[in-house]
Order: sequence, then structure tokens, then C-alpha cells
Amino acid sequence: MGRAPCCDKANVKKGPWSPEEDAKLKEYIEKHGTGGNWIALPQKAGLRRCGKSCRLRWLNYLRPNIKHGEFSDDEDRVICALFASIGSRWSIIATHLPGRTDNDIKNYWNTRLKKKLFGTVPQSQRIPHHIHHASFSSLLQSSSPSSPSPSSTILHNCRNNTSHPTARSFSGFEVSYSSSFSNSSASCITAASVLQPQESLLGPMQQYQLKDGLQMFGGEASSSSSDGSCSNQINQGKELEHEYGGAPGSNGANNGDQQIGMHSYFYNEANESQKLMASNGGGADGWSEKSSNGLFGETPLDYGLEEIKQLISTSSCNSFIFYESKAGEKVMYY
DNA sequence: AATACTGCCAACCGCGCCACA
DNA sequence: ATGTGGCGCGGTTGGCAGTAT
Repeated sequence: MGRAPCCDKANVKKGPWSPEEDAKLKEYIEKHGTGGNWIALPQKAGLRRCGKSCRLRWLNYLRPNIKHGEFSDDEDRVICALFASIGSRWSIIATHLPGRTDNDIKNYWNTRLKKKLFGTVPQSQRIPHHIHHASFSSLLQSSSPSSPSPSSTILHNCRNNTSHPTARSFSGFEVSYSSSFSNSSASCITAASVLQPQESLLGPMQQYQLKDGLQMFGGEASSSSSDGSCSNQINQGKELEHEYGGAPGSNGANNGDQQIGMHSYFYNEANESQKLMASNGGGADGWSEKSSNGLFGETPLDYGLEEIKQLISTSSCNSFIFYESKAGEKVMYY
């Protein structure tokens, strides 16, 4: 049984916002605030829109101090370093880039930054547009078990090859690919570095054995933040939520700091199969990661793009496929 | 000039989490 | 302890604009 829809879809307008709608929404929120209830807001504001849609429009476009346009090199570095560290946690990354929204950053990463980092795919080897647009998670989910597509085969093999729980902490993998994308005999390599505690942006990785089938990776099991309010607790297989520092400006201790900190990986055996089917994003296969102090206050983001590229190539964050072209050029699909 | 392809971005969707009754 | 509603997040899609063929 599915979840009840958040609004009456039939009576709700979809698609691009008109200037009139923008004005209405802006005016209402500036006058009354959101009232802590986005669902009721459109009706009060006289908009035929879903509350979620209003929220998105406000947060991503109408709210004051939103920055549009080109990302600076500094912003690139922040995004890359945080991505290498915490993966596709766009909302957290966004808190470190005042004026940028998670949606902006996500789009920027997907459309440009990845290419900037990893180079472009030669025209002759490009995946057709419709496939390029489909993520691997959808490929994985939509493929039939009896006739897996090459890409899903790769994913499947990779997961099955990682029998060591440590290996499963990482949803990322590398694929050594011979010549063409359709070669179904592609071998899957779970990078050796993945299996070992590794040096990273965050310093030496450490592994902790915890009760109830939990293991934890990361730096210090607990670390202090600038306001001394750190927490890093585990409770019966469920990590306790921690403070990420909130929206830009909301956390005085961290406002504008372009730093990242220690983070930890948690594994919850009980959730693995469910999550495995749910998605292939960071933490999809039962693992999740959490900053141990939420304030990213340990390591300065002074890495060059090359170093970051290296880190992203060898670490955990996403389901990229790297393969070498005939020219020996390493290119990435995702 | 017409068509196909690609890049980009705004918006949507579904799910997990949390607060509260 | 449980159910429900709302929020927030990440993934995905749709469509327009620019570029290549």
C-alpha cells in the first residue's frame, strides 16, 4: 500500500512557475512566513500548487541571498572535497556554500564538475542520450534478473564479490573494462584500498567493532567541535542523528567555514537487503555514513583537484564506472 | 535550413525520518 | 507503542536552448 499523496494531484498545477505565482508566494512568505506548514501554505497564499512544490520554489529560487551563475574554483574545491568525504549529501554540502542550494550543487556536479574532474568521453564511445540520462540505480532496478543488462551485471557482480563486510561499506567500485561498454565479461575490481583502512582526506581510517553486528569506520570515535557539542552515539543498530550545522547562517560555530571533519561509517546488517534494493546511492547497501561531529571542523579543504579526483576515484562515494579507452585515457561513467 | 544530439537546469517524485497525538 | 502527517533529502525526469551534423 502506497503512501497517501501529500496533496490533491488533480487540482494542483505542475510545471514551470509563472512570474505571478512567484510573486504571490514571495509576497505571502515575506508577510506571514511559512508558518511551519508548507502543505497549508499554497491555499492560504492563493496558489494552486502542491506545498512541496512551493517549498522547493522558495528554497531553490525565491528565497533571499540565493546565488546563481558560475561556481568559483573555491566552490568547486569545496564541493569536490566534501563529495569525496561524504558522498552525495547535497544538503550538507550546500550548508558549506552560502547562497547555493542543494539542487544547484547537485545539478552542477552531475552536469559539469564530474566532467571537469574526470575528463570527457570521446564522442565515439558515448552512451546514447537516453541511457546517459538514466542512472545506474534505475538500470539496476529495472533490469530483469534473468537477462541483466551489462551495467546491472557489473553492479551485481561487484556487490556479490564483496563478501567482506568492510568491502560492503563502499558502494563505489572500479571496473576494469577492456574495449567496449557492452563487453559483458567485464571484471569487477573492488579496489584493494577499499578493503584496507586507508588514508583519506580525513586522515587515517580506523575501524571499530561494535555490538549488534555494527562496525564503524572513521577517525576518532568521538571528536570535539568548536562548541564542544559533539556527539557520536550508536544505539541498538541505529545511529543517532547528529547536528549537521543547519542552513547557512544558522550555526554560528560553523557559519561559512569551508572545512570538513571526521566522519564515520555505520553498517546495519538488518537493513542491508532492503536498502540494497532501494537504491545504489551512498549507504545504499546497508551502510551509511555520518559526520561524527557534524561541524566539519577538522580538515581544511586545501586539496588540489587532482588529489580530490584521486580520492573520488578510489573511495566510496558513488557508483562510478571507470574504464580505459583505447588511448589509455581513463574515463568515467555513472 | 532542417534535424539530431547534447547540456543544462527547474521541477517532480518517492522515501526515510521525525514530531506529535 | 503505534499511527499519522509533514518535512527534507536525493534521485530522476522533462523540456528548452545551444551545438553539431
